[in-house]
Amino acid sequence: MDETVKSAEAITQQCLQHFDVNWLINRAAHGLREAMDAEANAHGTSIRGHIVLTALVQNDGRPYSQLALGHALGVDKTTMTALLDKLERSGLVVRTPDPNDRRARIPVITEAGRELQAKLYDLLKAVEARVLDPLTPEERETLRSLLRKIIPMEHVEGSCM
Amino acid sequence: MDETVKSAEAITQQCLQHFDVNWLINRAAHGLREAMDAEANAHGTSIRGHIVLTALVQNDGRPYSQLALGHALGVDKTTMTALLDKLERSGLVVRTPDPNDRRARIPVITEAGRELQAKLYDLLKAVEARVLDPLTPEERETLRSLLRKIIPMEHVEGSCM
DNA sequence: TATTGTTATACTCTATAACTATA
DNA sequence: TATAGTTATAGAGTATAACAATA
Repeated sequence: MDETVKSAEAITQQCLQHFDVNWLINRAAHGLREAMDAEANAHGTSIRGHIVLTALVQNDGRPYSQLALGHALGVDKTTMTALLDKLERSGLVVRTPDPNDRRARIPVITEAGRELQAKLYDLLKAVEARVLDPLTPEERETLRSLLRKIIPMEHVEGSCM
Repeated sequence: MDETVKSAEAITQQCLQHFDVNWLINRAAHGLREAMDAEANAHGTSIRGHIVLTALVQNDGRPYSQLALGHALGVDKTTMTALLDKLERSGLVVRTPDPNDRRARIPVITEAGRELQAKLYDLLKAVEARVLDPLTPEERETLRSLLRKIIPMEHVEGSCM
């Protein structure tokens, strides 16, 4: 039991007391996000990659240009380019030319991408369930409800990444 | 009402439904952190700067070396160097030599640092209160309690930044 | 002229390794 | 030989500006 360790705990306690909601919520958010990202990394992609794949799956019938997809997910077009570069290198997505506009390219999910999305979807749900395991179903619903109340409404249409 | 905007909302809804806790908690965490950081930025520092100042104020009697301070706050020594560089440039902290170890330096908060810490402490509490305004006092306590339950315990002694 | 997508550039954060001066 | 602190460097993430092809 050296002094430094005791003080480290003391400072953590202070963080916890003084700005506790900020500290707690960022800790919890970081923990959940890291756990899910680790699962995605283990399968060769990331949470952000999975979000893009999910958007492509769910909008299968209506093809998105890169710009529209970026706008829908709330990210810059240069960020979208970087995300799609990775997904394309992994063979999860291919960029196809837009027949109506030769400037534009339509990202299309591949069969491999579709399979990974489905598998990862279940795995990420399981990670979320594991992290939330200490809460009862009622408590989880309460948490969701409380969080919704404090999310600034003007941002809800913005980024989901 | 163009198609793209409708789809953006649809995708946000999907994020909200499918991984809602991850999405909600990271949204809420980001919102709170950004609001507090904006306040700190407006006064020439950051949340992380304020945390360092707060640690220095609260451990006034027991001087920390940079390494011990970094350990206590859960950050790397190189990160600590960068944080202290900014605080020292702003005149909020001075590095003094450790009389017992000429390799070590003791960061000491200045009078200006002390004043800023106190002012910012109140301002950040006000920001937190403003963000949490939609919640009743009971709901805030419930939120704290639920968040504590899902924070991985092995990390609680770690970083508070 | 304006727009899609890419590239180049820059800025922040973060972490590792190399270095110095002590111990 | 090990440790405190700095610096150099490199990697991710993010944003702006310049550019090529097309509208």
